Amino acid sequence: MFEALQAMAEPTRFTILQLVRKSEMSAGEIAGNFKGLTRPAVSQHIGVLKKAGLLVERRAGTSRIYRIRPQGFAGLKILLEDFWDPRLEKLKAAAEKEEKRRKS
Amino acid sequence: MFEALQAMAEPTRFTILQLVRKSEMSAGEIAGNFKGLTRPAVSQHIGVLKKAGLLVERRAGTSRIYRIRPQGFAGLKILLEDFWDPRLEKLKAAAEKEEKRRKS
DNA sequence: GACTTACGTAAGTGTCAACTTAAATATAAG
DNA sequence: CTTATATTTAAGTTGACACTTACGTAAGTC
Repeated sequence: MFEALQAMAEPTRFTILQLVRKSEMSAGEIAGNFKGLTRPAVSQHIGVLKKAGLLVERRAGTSRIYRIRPQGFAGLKILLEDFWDPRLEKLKAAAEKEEKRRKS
Repeated sequence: MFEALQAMAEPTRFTILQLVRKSEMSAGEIAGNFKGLTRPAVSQHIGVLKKAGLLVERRAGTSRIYRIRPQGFAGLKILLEDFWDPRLEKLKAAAEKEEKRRKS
């Protein structure tokens, strides 16, 4: 979970995520978007993202196609919510309590 | 915004954020929670978090007291939601359909 | 089998950031 | 002004990691 946070907090890797977010892409297509960076370098970054659970791989012929793995971001979202405005949290909690009470 | 992401993606700094989240703390109190780490080291981390907009400082006598700055996390939340978009779900579904078709 | 395409992996290197110790700064109190 | 306390800033060291080039691997084509 923290591994995912570390993985995406690197400029090249973050760019990869933004690219793949729009539509799944092959490793070669991803690497094509980076000039001044070799293909192995990009491949290594993809490996980190995959290990962190932010990307999934699928093979098609000699190509490997990657897409976002939304579940990998779910945990991060929860992690961040802990730092959200306490006043909002209280409001939210109160609203949910109210909701429960109303249902019973 | 990305600076904030990088700032919190470091174990010591993330721990600092978790500590201060509960209640504001002085630099000394924060440093007291880390054994095997000098005060200057912690101070430098605090500096990074402050610069990234995740902490705010307030002075009281010789002490400097820090607390979370929720606005600093707001942008990050939005950033993450870009990867948790309903459109992604559609993409995933389409990809799975494609996968099935390819296999048959 | 030989070749090509599309990748990943291995091994080595250079840079940067997380640390250290030492010195500086700010506020308070005698 | 001197001393004490709380903390940052300066300067220098070192290990991790983002790169490179070279090699390995897997699938497709002739």
